[in-house]
Amino acid sequence: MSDVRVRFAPSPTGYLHVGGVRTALFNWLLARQQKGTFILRIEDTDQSRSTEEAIDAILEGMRWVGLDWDEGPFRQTERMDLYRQHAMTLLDHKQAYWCVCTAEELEARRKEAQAKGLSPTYDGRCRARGIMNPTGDAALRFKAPQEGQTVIEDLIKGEVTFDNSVLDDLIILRSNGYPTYNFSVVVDDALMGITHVIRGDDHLTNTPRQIPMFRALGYPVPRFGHLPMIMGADKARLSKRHGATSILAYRDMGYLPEAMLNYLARLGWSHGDEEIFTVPDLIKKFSLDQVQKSSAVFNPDKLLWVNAQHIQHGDPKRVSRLLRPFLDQAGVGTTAKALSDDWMVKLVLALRERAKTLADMAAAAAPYLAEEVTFEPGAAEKFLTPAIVTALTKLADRFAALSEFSHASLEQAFKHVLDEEGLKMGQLAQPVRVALTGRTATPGLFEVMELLGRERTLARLRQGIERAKAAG
RNA sequence: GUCCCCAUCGUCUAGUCUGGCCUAGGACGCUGGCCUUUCAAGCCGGCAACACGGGUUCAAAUCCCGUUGGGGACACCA
Repeated sequence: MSDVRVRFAPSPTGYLHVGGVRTALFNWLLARQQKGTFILRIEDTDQSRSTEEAIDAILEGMRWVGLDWDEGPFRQTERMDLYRQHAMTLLDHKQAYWCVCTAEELEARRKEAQAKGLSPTYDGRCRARGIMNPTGDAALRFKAPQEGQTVIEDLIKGEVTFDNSVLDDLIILRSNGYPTYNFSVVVDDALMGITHVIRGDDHLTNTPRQIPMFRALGYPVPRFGHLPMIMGADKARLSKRHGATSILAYRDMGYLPEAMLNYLARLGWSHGDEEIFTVPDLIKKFSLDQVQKSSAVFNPDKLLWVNAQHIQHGDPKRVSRLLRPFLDQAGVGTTAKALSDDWMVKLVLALRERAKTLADMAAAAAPYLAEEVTFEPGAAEKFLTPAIVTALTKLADRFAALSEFSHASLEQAFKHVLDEEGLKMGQLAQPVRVALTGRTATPGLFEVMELLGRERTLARLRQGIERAKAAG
């Protein structure tokens, strides 16, 4: 185990979204590659916005994509004493002070400043008051440095310099006794021994506010790396407006977790011209050096393609296992339960080239699971006609006489009928396909027959013949 | 408004640090064809980009400055 310690620290104010997963992924990848420690911390200090449901959704999402954590999940609301203790230390050392300005006053001043075109920062009016024992509601503010510069050696962006004059005195303890974000992160990152803070670049301007707090508290300052944001097609920050943003929605649509991770990794990171990575690949090849500095647009089309690649090249056993719940959803689950793993693997092998999601695959699987054939509109009318009855009948008879119902023997029998009837493959294949599946687009015919088995193949063929006769 | 970040095909990106091998490569999508029992998959081809303007240099997508554009931050949210 190396000394690399990283964390993912979401706030439970909503579901786990795609951007959050990518941040978690990059941290996790770093930890797994360096044999370090990945910590999950729930930042729930906003009483009014945090919910238990959101925490559950975050944990469920993390588990679904397979980003397992080594420590935690910690909840900041269970660590209140720590923040208060540290806040008091700062107060004792005169690095923090009580502020009795009310939220309403501050809001009013902010608006006024903004209207005048000034910076909407706190003017520091309580700084010099030296209030020791506030009577009413009071918040604790951190004395930010006002001179000099804070320089960040960002792992991704490079050197970033801020003039400390842009800093104001941040509230670290609310009047309700809860710490604010910028303070609780510092205390936790310090106490948890975080070595690398890898987070979204929306936090870049928080960094010069946090560094002085580490110093004031006497803790070492971790390394920082700020990841570019993920945008929607309109270049605006990814949000509900851009469709599915909850990671679990992708699970429900039939995406593979490894495909999701593959796609997300490629959003902002690259390894030469490679596109498809397994999770172990990512762990081996990931590097902060190859992370992009600029934001990336989330492209659902490419995600779909990546998913198709993983369905197509992934372990068919695994795919079939993931497919089962989708068969349930498609209403053919009861049949599926009774099916052997071997048969399921055959099914996946037959369908995987034409399925981009597990939901697609489940829909394509229906003809092999349902009792009755459901004809797609127009298919029977077009292909099951009197003209094909003779050939179809001969085929059924030959199939019935087969000692072995296998791909090779079926194909041989099929060719015989073709010869006898003077037909081309396509002329007979489509009617058979429709008779067997009700559809005009399916896997190869002989795979279909193997999947169906002798009984169902013959039964459906004969039903098809009757239907073709009746069409006359 | 102030501060910070960013800038290669529509999108994701290689190339930028360590200028020349770049008449800018790959991928998604779109598109033409091949293969073919359907549909896919696969294979071959096409369209398509260094934001702009100044420098520096024998030479700039690559270095510097500016402009423009995009994004982020400026809460008793995280």
